Amino acid sequence: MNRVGTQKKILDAAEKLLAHNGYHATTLRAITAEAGVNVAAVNYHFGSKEALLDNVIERRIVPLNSARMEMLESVRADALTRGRRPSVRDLMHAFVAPTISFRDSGKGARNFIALVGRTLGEPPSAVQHSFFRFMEPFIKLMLGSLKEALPELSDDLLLLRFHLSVGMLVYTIRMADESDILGQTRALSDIGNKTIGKSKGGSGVGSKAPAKRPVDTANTTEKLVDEVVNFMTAGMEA
Amino acid sequence: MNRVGTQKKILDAAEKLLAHNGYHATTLRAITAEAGVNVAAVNYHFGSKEALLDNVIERRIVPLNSARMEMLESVRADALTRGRRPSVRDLMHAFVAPTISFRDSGKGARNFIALVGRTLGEPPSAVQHSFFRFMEPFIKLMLGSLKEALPELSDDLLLLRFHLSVGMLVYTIRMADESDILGQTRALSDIGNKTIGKSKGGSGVGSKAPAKRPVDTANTTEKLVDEVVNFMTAGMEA
DNA sequence: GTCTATACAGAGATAGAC
DNA sequence: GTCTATCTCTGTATAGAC
Repeated sequence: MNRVGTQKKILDAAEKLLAHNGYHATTLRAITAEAGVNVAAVNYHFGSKEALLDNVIERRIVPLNSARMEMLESVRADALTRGRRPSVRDLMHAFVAPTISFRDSGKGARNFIALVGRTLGEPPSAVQHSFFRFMEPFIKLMLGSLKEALPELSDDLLLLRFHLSVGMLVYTIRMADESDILGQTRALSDIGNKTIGKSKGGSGVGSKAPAKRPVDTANTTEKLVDEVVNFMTAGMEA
Repeated sequence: MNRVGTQKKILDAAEKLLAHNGYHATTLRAITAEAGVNVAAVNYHFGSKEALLDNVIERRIVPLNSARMEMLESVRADALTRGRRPSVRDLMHAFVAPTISFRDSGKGARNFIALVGRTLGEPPSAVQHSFFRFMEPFIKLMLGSLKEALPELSDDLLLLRFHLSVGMLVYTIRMADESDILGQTRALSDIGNKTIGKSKGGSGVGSKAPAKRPVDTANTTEKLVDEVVNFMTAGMEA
């Protein structure tokens, strides 16, 4: 077996299992069994379980960040040719759209996004460091652009609001998770707003409760992006 | 040792260690050593490590939820006496203020909030279930009130925006964490906006970079609450 | 070089002595 | 109620087969 082949098998298996169960709940033995390799292969090829996680993330985050960076630079270039500064809305869109589009671009990507949503809130925190190391150029350019678009905001306030936006986006992509928090509050809201049902469905049969419908996939990817961008833009400009 | 005394010692030790290291990185042996009891005491008194986590959370979440519920009902009552509906701002304030105030109300509380911020994104997901079970009455009343305040919004959109707000708040309270993500982007922003420094500090000496200042504690608790509420309100009403 | 088999320390859990 | 002994399973390290 050649080197890259084995590594890819391990990475794929790890991405899948880590996304579903989180870091600590996923054992190396489960990963290596799924990949069809020996237990020691992980330590041989990657050095440690944590280094494996790092490699899983790196493999996807690089192209994702390229997409974000491209869109941000495109927004800036477009504004420049019109002799204007990019709008807050366009900037936030360059942040949100590539992320959510990437999430919805395939099963491996969706696994990966779920993994990121989990891992970011979970030790080992070294992952967070490497994660933000990859994002550094984008965040720098983003904050600089936002500062131009919102010159009246103090540095502290701009940074706080940007972080609130990051929190929103992290939470949004976590909606992809099957063990998600959304389903539970959806059930709650269906109970809480029991009077609304009548005006919605129209007359006649088939007015059953659409119980299992997840919040985000109820709309298309584009509509979700638009709604998140709407919220962020309003908050940034508040 | 009497029963409750031992349990309280274990709960205190667990809260402290879990908040700092997360669930899986904290061993029962470390907890029982800190509490000064035997390793088996946890399994005897609580049944399992996960059940211990559940008890740690329950002990704090009940009074916190009472505070939130009280403020929400107070807001609704106040509006009622004036013959009006509660504003979106007042509703979001009843959500945010007790949470952040509680976080800043003492060391144990701060530990707990850091713990919640960690645990919510981390398996075992059973914790999430019990967490939302406690929050259910509040969320139901909150969503109902928001629906009254924003009747033009569809159910889906209202729920999505409320979830984005929850994501923001979760992220906000995680700023309490010493291993937080904010410090890193603060450093980035200090680099990115290097031109601003001049207009800020004034002339002469002492214009060193205020490197270690965390984002949230730069302002008072009240200011942080106000800023988060501002952002949420703008987003909800977008 | 690539991989397997295996040993090892430390984890959570549990049964039973006290 | 408390503690000791012990069980299984984890991540990791290493020796050696191919």
